[in-house]
Amino acid sequence: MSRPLYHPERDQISLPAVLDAMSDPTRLAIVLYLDRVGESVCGALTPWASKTSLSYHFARLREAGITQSRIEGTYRRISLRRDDLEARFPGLLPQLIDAAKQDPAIAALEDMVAHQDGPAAEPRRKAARPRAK
Amino acid sequence: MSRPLYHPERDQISLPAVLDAMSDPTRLAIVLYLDRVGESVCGALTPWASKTSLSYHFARLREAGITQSRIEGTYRRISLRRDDLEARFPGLLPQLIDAAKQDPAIAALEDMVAHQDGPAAEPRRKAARPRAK
DNA sequence: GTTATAGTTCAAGACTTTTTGAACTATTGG
DNA sequence: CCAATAGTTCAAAAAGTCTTGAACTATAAC
Repeated sequence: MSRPLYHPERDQISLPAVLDAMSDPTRLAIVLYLDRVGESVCGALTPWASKTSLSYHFARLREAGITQSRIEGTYRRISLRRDDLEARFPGLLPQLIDAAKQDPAIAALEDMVAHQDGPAAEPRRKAARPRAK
Repeated sequence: MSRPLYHPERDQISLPAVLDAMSDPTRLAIVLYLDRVGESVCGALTPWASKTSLSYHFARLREAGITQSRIEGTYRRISLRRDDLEARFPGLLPQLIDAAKQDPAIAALEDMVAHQDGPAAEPRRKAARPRAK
Protein backbone atom coordinates (compact mmCIF):
# COMPACT_ATOMS: atom_id res chain seq x y z
CA MET A 1 0.00 0.00 0.00
CA SER A 2 2.99 2.25 0.21
CA ARG A 3 4.08 1.93 -3.37
CA PRO A 4 2.74 4.55 -5.75
CA LEU A 5 -0.62 3.87 -7.35
CA TYR A 6 -0.61 3.45 -11.10
CA HIS A 7 -1.44 6.52 -13.16
CA PRO A 8 -1.13 6.50 -16.96
CA GLU A 9 1.02 9.18 -18.55
CA ARG A 10 -0.84 12.05 -20.16
CA ASP A 11 -0.02 10.79 -23.64
CA GLN A 12 -1.13 7.28 -22.82
CA ILE A 13 -4.70 8.27 -22.05
CA SER A 14 -6.95 6.63 -24.64
CA LEU A 15 -10.43 7.70 -25.59
CA PRO A 16 -12.06 4.26 -25.41
CA ALA A 17 -10.63 3.82 -21.91
CA VAL A 18 -11.91 7.21 -20.80
CA LEU A 19 -15.37 6.59 -22.20
CA ASP A 20 -15.46 3.10 -20.78
CA ALA A 21 -14.64 4.46 -17.34
CA MET A 22 -17.32 7.12 -17.74
CA SER A 23 -20.00 4.75 -18.98
CA ASP A 24 -20.95 3.60 -15.49
CA PRO A 25 -23.57 5.62 -13.57
CA THR A 26 -21.72 5.29 -10.28
CA ARG A 27 -18.48 6.51 -11.79
CA LEU A 28 -20.19 9.35 -13.63
CA ALA A 29 -21.65 10.46 -10.32
CA ILE A 30 -18.20 10.26 -8.74
CA VAL A 31 -16.81 12.50 -11.47
CA LEU A 32 -19.67 14.96 -10.93
CA TYR A 33 -18.97 14.92 -7.25
CA LEU A 34 -15.24 15.49 -7.71
CA ASP A 35 -16.01 18.32 -10.09
CA ARG A 36 -18.08 19.97 -7.37
CA VAL A 37 -15.91 19.44 -4.29
CA GLY A 38 -12.49 19.48 -5.92
CA GLU A 39 -10.86 16.81 -3.86
CA SER A 40 -12.30 13.94 -1.89
CA VAL A 41 -11.55 10.62 -0.31
CA CYS A 42 -12.84 7.16 -1.07
CA GLY A 43 -14.78 6.85 2.15
CA ALA A 44 -16.85 9.98 1.49
CA LEU A 45 -19.08 8.01 -0.86
CA THR A 46 -20.02 4.97 1.18
CA PRO A 47 -23.71 5.89 0.88
CA TRP A 48 -23.47 4.84 -2.76
CA ALA A 49 -21.74 1.54 -2.45
CA SER A 50 -19.59 -0.60 -0.22
CA LYS A 51 -16.02 0.34 0.56
CA THR A 52 -14.71 -2.47 -1.64
CA SER A 53 -16.89 -1.50 -4.54
CA LEU A 54 -15.84 2.14 -4.33
CA SER A 55 -12.20 1.13 -4.24
CA TYR A 56 -12.81 -0.73 -7.48
CA HIS A 57 -14.52 2.22 -9.18
CA PHE A 58 -11.87 4.68 -8.04
CA ALA A 59 -9.20 2.38 -9.39
CA ARG A 60 -10.94 2.26 -12.76
CA LEU A 61 -11.14 6.05 -12.97
CA ARG A 62 -7.51 6.35 -11.96
CA GLU A 63 -6.30 3.72 -14.42
CA ALA A 64 -8.20 5.39 -17.25
CA GLY A 65 -6.37 8.64 -16.49
CA ILE A 66 -9.41 10.54 -15.26
CA THR A 67 -8.37 10.98 -11.64
CA GLN A 68 -5.22 11.16 -9.59
CA SER A 69 -4.73 9.87 -6.07
CA ARG A 70 -2.46 11.59 -3.62
CA ILE A 71 -1.59 9.50 -0.59
CA GLU A 72 -1.91 11.37 2.67
CA GLY A 73 -1.65 9.26 5.76
CA THR A 74 -4.24 6.53 5.54
CA TYR A 75 -6.32 8.61 3.13
CA ARG A 76 -6.12 8.86 -0.61
CA ARG A 77 -7.03 12.33 -1.75
CA ILE A 78 -8.61 12.00 -5.16
CA SER A 79 -9.10 14.71 -7.76
CA LEU A 80 -9.76 15.09 -11.48
CA ARG A 81 -6.82 15.30 -13.88
CA ARG A 82 -8.31 18.36 -15.53
CA ASP A 83 -5.12 19.64 -17.12
CA ASP A 84 -4.01 16.31 -18.53
CA LEU A 85 -7.43 15.57 -19.97
CA GLU A 86 -7.68 19.05 -21.42
CA ALA A 87 -4.31 18.59 -23.10
CA ARG A 88 -5.15 15.16 -24.46
CA PHE A 89 -8.78 15.72 -25.47
CA PRO A 90 -9.56 19.45 -25.35
CA GLY A 91 -13.05 20.22 -24.14
CA LEU A 92 -14.00 16.61 -23.51
CA LEU A 93 -14.14 16.51 -19.71
CA PRO A 94 -16.18 19.71 -19.28
CA GLN A 95 -18.53 18.44 -21.97
CA LEU A 96 -18.99 15.08 -20.27
CA ILE A 97 -19.59 16.76 -16.92
CA ASP A 98 -22.13 19.03 -18.54
CA ALA A 99 -23.92 16.11 -20.16
CA ALA A 100 -23.92 14.17 -16.91
CA LYS A 101 -25.65 17.04 -15.16
CA GLN A 102 -28.42 16.74 -17.70
CA ASP A 103 -29.03 13.08 -17.09
CA PRO A 104 -31.59 12.84 -14.28
CA ALA A 105 -30.42 9.42 -13.18
CA ILE A 106 -26.87 10.66 -12.62
CA ALA A 107 -27.90 13.91 -10.98
CA ALA A 108 -30.14 11.96 -8.60
CA LEU A 109 -27.22 9.78 -7.58
CA GLU A 110 -25.05 12.81 -7.00
CA ASP A 111 -27.76 14.34 -4.83
CA MET A 112 -27.52 11.39 -2.47
CA VAL A 113 -24.19 12.73 -1.31
CA ALA A 114 -24.81 16.39 -2.01
CA HIS A 115 -27.53 16.72 0.60
CA GLN A 116 -26.25 14.35 3.16
CA ASP A 117 -26.68 14.78 6.90
CA GLY A 118 -23.14 14.15 8.00
CA PRO A 119 -20.02 15.92 6.80
CA ALA A 120 -18.94 13.10 4.54
CA ALA A 121 -17.05 15.22 2.06
CA GLU A 122 -14.24 16.04 4.43
CA PRO A 123 -13.99 13.22 6.90
CA ARG A 124 -12.75 14.49 10.21
CA ARG A 125 -9.98 12.60 11.87
CA LYS A 126 -12.03 11.25 14.65
CA ALA A 127 -9.88 12.12 17.64
CA ALA A 128 -9.19 8.47 18.13
CA ARG A 129 -11.43 7.59 20.87
CA PRO A 130 -10.42 6.22 24.26
CA ARG A 131 -10.09 2.51 24.81
CA ALA A 132 -13.80 2.17 25.37
CA LYS A 133 -15.33 -0.88 23.79
CA MET B 1 -36.88 -8.48 -40.59
CA SER B 2 -39.72 -6.34 -41.81
CA ARG B 3 -40.78 -4.98 -38.47
CA PRO B 4 -39.23 -1.67 -37.52
CA LEU B 5 -35.91 -1.78 -35.76
CA TYR B 6 -35.88 -0.48 -32.22
CA HIS B 7 -34.84 3.12 -31.75
CA PRO B 8 -35.09 4.83 -28.35
CA GLU B 9 -37.07 8.05 -28.15
CA ARG B 10 -35.02 11.22 -27.98
CA ASP B 11 -35.87 11.71 -24.31
CA GLN B 12 -34.97 8.13 -23.48
CA ILE B 13 -31.36 8.47 -24.56
CA SER B 14 -29.16 8.04 -21.50
CA LEU B 15 -25.62 9.22 -21.09
CA PRO B 16 -24.20 5.97 -19.69
CA ALA B 17 -25.70 4.10 -22.65
CA VAL B 18 -24.23 6.57 -25.13
CA LEU B 19 -20.80 6.43 -23.55
CA ASP B 20 -20.91 2.68 -23.27
CA ALA B 21 -21.71 2.41 -26.96
CA MET B 22 -18.88 4.81 -27.75
CA SER B 23 -16.32 3.08 -25.56
CA ASP B 24 -15.50 0.45 -28.15
CA PRO B 25 -12.80 1.25 -30.75
CA THR B 26 -14.71 -0.41 -33.57
CA ARG B 27 -17.86 1.54 -32.79
CA LEU B 28 -15.96 4.81 -32.40
CA ALA B 29 -14.49 4.23 -35.84
CA ILE B 30 -17.98 3.53 -37.19
CA VAL B 31 -19.19 6.84 -35.77
CA LEU B 32 -16.22 8.64 -37.31
CA TYR B 33 -16.98 6.97 -40.60
CA LEU B 34 -20.66 7.90 -40.48
CA ASP B 35 -19.70 11.45 -39.62
CA ARG B 36 -17.60 11.58 -42.77
CA VAL B 37 -19.82 9.87 -45.30
CA GLY B 38 -23.21 10.85 -43.90
CA GLU B 39 -25.03 7.61 -44.55
CA SER B 40 -23.79 4.09 -45.02
CA VAL B 41 -24.74 0.47 -44.95
CA CYS B 42 -23.60 -2.36 -42.71
CA GLY B 43 -21.73 -4.18 -45.43
CA ALA B 44 -19.52 -1.21 -46.23
CA LEU B 45 -17.35 -2.03 -43.24
CA THR B 46 -16.61 -5.72 -43.70
CA PRO B 47 -12.87 -5.00 -43.80
CA TRP B 48 -13.11 -4.27 -40.08
CA ALA B 49 -15.04 -7.26 -38.88
CA SER B 50 -17.34 -10.06 -39.93
CA LYS B 51 -20.87 -9.35 -41.08
CA THR B 52 -22.29 -10.79 -37.87
CA SER B 53 -19.99 -8.76 -35.71
CA LEU B 54 -20.83 -5.55 -37.53
CA SER B 55 -24.52 -6.28 -37.20
CA TYR B 56 -23.95 -6.52 -33.46
CA HIS B 57 -22.07 -3.23 -33.26
CA PHE B 58 -24.60 -1.40 -35.39
CA ALA B 59 -27.38 -2.68 -33.17
CA ARG B 60 -25.59 -1.38 -30.11
CA LEU B 61 -25.19 2.06 -31.61
CA ARG B 62 -28.81 2.10 -32.68
CA GLU B 63 -30.13 0.92 -29.33
CA ALA B 64 -28.10 3.57 -27.53
CA GLY B 65 -29.75 6.24 -29.68
CA ILE B 66 -26.63 7.20 -31.58
CA THR B 67 -27.71 6.03 -35.02
CA GLN B 68 -30.87 5.46 -36.99
CA SER B 69 -31.50 2.76 -39.55
CA ARG B 70 -33.69 3.34 -42.52
CA ILE B 71 -34.74 0.18 -44.30
CA GLU B 72 -34.36 0.36 -48.06
CA GLY B 73 -34.76 -2.89 -49.87
CA THR B 74 -32.35 -5.37 -48.39
CA TYR B 75 -30.13 -2.56 -47.16
CA ARG B 76 -30.24 -0.64 -43.95
CA ARG B 77 -29.13 2.90 -44.47
CA ILE B 78 -27.51 4.04 -41.28
CA SER B 79 -26.83 7.61 -40.17
CA LEU B 80 -26.08 9.56 -37.01
CA ARG B 81 -28.98 10.98 -34.99
CA ARG B 82 -27.30 14.37 -34.85
CA ASP B 83 -30.39 16.41 -34.04
CA ASP B 84 -31.66 14.12 -31.31
CA LEU B 85 -28.26 13.92 -29.65
CA GLU B 86 -27.80 17.65 -29.92
CA ALA B 87 -31.16 18.18 -28.24
CA ARG B 88 -30.50 15.69 -25.49
CA PHE B 89 -26.83 16.41 -24.79
CA PRO B 90 -25.84 19.65 -26.56
CA GLY B 91 -22.34 19.59 -27.94
CA LEU B 92 -21.60 16.04 -26.89
CA LEU B 93 -21.52 14.25 -30.23
CA PRO B 94 -19.30 16.80 -32.02
CA GLN B 95 -16.99 16.73 -29.01
CA LEU B 96 -16.75 12.95 -29.04
CA ILE B 97 -16.10 12.92 -32.78
CA ASP B 98 -13.42 15.53 -32.31
CA ALA B 99 -11.79 13.55 -29.53
CA ALA B 100 -11.93 10.34 -31.57
CA LYS B 101 -10.07 12.03 -34.41
CA GLN B 102 -7.25 12.75 -31.96
CA ASP B 103 -6.87 9.17 -30.85
CA PRO B 104 -4.35 7.56 -33.23
CA ALA B 105 -5.74 4.07 -32.71
CA ILE B 106 -9.23 5.13 -33.79
CA ALA B 107 -8.05 7.23 -36.69
CA ALA B 108 -5.95 4.31 -37.92
CA LEU B 109 -9.00 2.07 -37.91
CA GLU B 110 -11.01 4.63 -39.79
CA ASP B 111 -8.25 4.88 -42.39
CA MET B 112 -8.69 1.21 -43.20
CA VAL B 113 -11.97 2.07 -44.85
CA ALA B 114 -11.14 5.62 -45.87
CA HIS B 115 -8.46 4.58 -48.33
CA GLN B 116 -9.91 1.39 -49.58
CA ASP B 117 -9.52 0.05 -53.09
CA GLY B 118 -13.06 -0.87 -53.85
CA PRO B 119 -16.10 1.41 -53.68
CA ALA B 120 -17.33 -0.04 -50.42
CA ALA B 121 -18.81 3.13 -49.04
CA GLU B 122 -21.72 3.26 -51.44
CA PRO B 123 -22.49 -0.23 -52.68
CA ARG B 124 -23.93 0.12 -56.11
CA ARG B 125 -27.29 -1.41 -56.56
CA LYS B 126 -26.97 -2.99 -59.94
CA ALA B 127 -29.24 -0.55 -61.70
CA ALA B 128 -32.65 -1.77 -60.70
CA ARG B 129 -34.15 -2.94 -63.95
CA PRO B 130 -37.37 -1.43 -65.34
CA ARG B 131 -39.17 -4.42 -63.85
CA ALA B 132 -39.52 -2.45 -60.62
CA LYS B 133 -42.98 -2.41 -59.14
C1' DG C 1 -40.21 -20.03 -59.97
C1' DT C 2 -34.63 -19.89 -58.66
C1' DT C 3 -30.63 -17.75 -57.08
C1' DA C 4 -28.03 -14.11 -54.96
C1' DT C 5 -27.47 -10.41 -51.71
C1' DA C 6 -28.09 -7.75 -47.14
C1' DG C 7 -28.74 -8.33 -42.88
C1' DT C 8 -30.57 -10.52 -38.45
C1' DT C 9 -30.84 -14.12 -34.93
C1' DC C 10 -29.30 -17.99 -32.37
C1' DA C 11 -26.22 -20.67 -29.40
C1' DA C 12 -21.66 -21.58 -27.92
C1' DG C 13 -17.39 -20.18 -26.04
C1' DA C 14 -13.92 -17.04 -24.25
C1' DC C 15 -13.47 -13.19 -21.84
C1' DT C 16 -14.54 -9.00 -18.93
C1' DT C 17 -17.23 -6.45 -15.37
C1' DT C 18 -19.18 -5.77 -10.97
C1' DT C 19 -20.47 -6.94 -6.18
C1' DT C 20 -19.57 -9.43 -2.11
C1' DG C 21 -16.93 -10.71 2.29
C1' DA C 22 -12.80 -12.04 4.34
C1' DA C 23 -8.06 -11.16 4.84
C1' DC C 24 -4.65 -7.97 4.36
C1' DT C 25 -1.34 -3.49 4.69
C1' DA C 26 -0.38 1.04 6.26
C1' DT C 27 -0.98 4.80 9.25
C1' DT C 28 -2.64 7.29 13.33
C1' DG C 29 -3.50 7.90 18.19
C1' DG C 30 -3.22 6.46 22.91
C1' DC D 1 2.81 -2.03 22.71
C1' DC D 2 -2.70 -2.09 21.30
C1' DA D 3 -6.74 -0.73 18.82
C1' DA D 4 -9.08 1.88 15.32
C1' DT D 5 -9.40 3.78 10.65
C1' DA D 6 -8.63 4.05 5.41
C1' DG D 7 -8.06 1.59 1.84
C1' DT D 8 -6.39 -2.45 -1.11
C1' DT D 9 -6.37 -7.25 -2.66
C1' DC D 10 -8.11 -11.78 -3.16
C1' DA D 11 -11.40 -15.36 -4.75
C1' DA D 12 -15.98 -16.55 -5.98
C1' DA D 13 -20.26 -15.82 -8.26
C1' DA D 14 -23.47 -13.51 -11.35
C1' DA D 15 -24.00 -10.94 -15.20
C1' DG D 16 -22.61 -8.81 -19.40
C1' DT D 17 -19.56 -8.34 -23.86
C1' DC D 18 -17.82 -9.79 -28.15
C1' DT D 19 -16.69 -13.07 -31.90
C1' DT D 20 -17.81 -17.08 -34.41
C1' DG D 21 -20.52 -20.03 -37.74
C1' DA D 22 -24.80 -21.91 -39.01
C1' DA D 23 -29.53 -21.06 -39.88
C1' DC D 24 -32.76 -17.77 -40.93
C1' DT D 25 -35.79 -13.71 -43.23
C1' DA D 26 -36.64 -10.39 -46.63
C1' DT D 27 -35.87 -8.25 -50.87
C1' DA D 28 -34.01 -7.99 -55.63
C1' DA D 29 -32.38 -9.90 -60.05
C1' DC D 30 -33.08 -13.16 -63.51
